[in-house]
Amino acid sequence: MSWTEERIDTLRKMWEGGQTASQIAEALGGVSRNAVIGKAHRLGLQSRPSPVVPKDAEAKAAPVVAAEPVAAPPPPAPPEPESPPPAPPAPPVAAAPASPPAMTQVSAPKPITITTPLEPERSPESQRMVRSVGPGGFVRQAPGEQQPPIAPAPPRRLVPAKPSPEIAGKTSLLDLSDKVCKWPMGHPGEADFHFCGDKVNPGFPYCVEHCGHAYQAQLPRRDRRAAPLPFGGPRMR
DNA sequence: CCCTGATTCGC
DNA sequence: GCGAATCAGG
Repeated sequence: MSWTEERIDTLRKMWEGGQTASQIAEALGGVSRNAVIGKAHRLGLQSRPSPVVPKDAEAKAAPVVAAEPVAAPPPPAPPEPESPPPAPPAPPVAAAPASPPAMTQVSAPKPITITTPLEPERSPESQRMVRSVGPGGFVRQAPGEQQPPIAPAPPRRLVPAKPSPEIAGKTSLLDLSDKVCKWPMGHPGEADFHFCGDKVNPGFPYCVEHCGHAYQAQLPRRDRRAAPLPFGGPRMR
């Protein structure tokens, strides 16, 4: 199988739609999920959160400041005129969640704004506590006070809303499974593009009727009508 | 075990 | 360019 325009288009749409490589491979047919992943990368499609972290998860941003017992640090090299100096470490209170959001894109982390009763129910003690505000506008922590929970990460990605008037009731990409015919109806990118969705001819990705389109034995002309098709389909045209 | 995506590397 | 093999986390 080759990567035709259409197949690439389908791949791209499904990939961006959040379908897994396996699902895409199955929908396309004739390719492995590895092929799909490989192609997706070659197309420059955006990486998805992989279960596998590349190697060392960066880090070593903040802690450098603290420990430097004896050894005098070498004199700072004269900064290159061209390059901006490294950003200073965050002020103590805005205190860095242990791991910076590795995820790129989607939503920039909002700066934490301090609304006094962050959660009314929790810890009535702290409401009474006097907080002083530092020069930078950050709130000083009382001794022993625990760092408030960091804001939960925003939803990672938005899945394009699938239900559209044109597609209502149709078999969309998200409805594909081993059980239903994956024969495409229309073309990817069109508003009403969908899949056949009938019950598959067992062992095939398509229903019996579409197997008739997909698998056409090349036979000698004189035998065209007689020979039974390998998949047991109804008839040919 | 299954799943996932990333990467490598021979073709 | 392609994708199987391999890796590594969930």
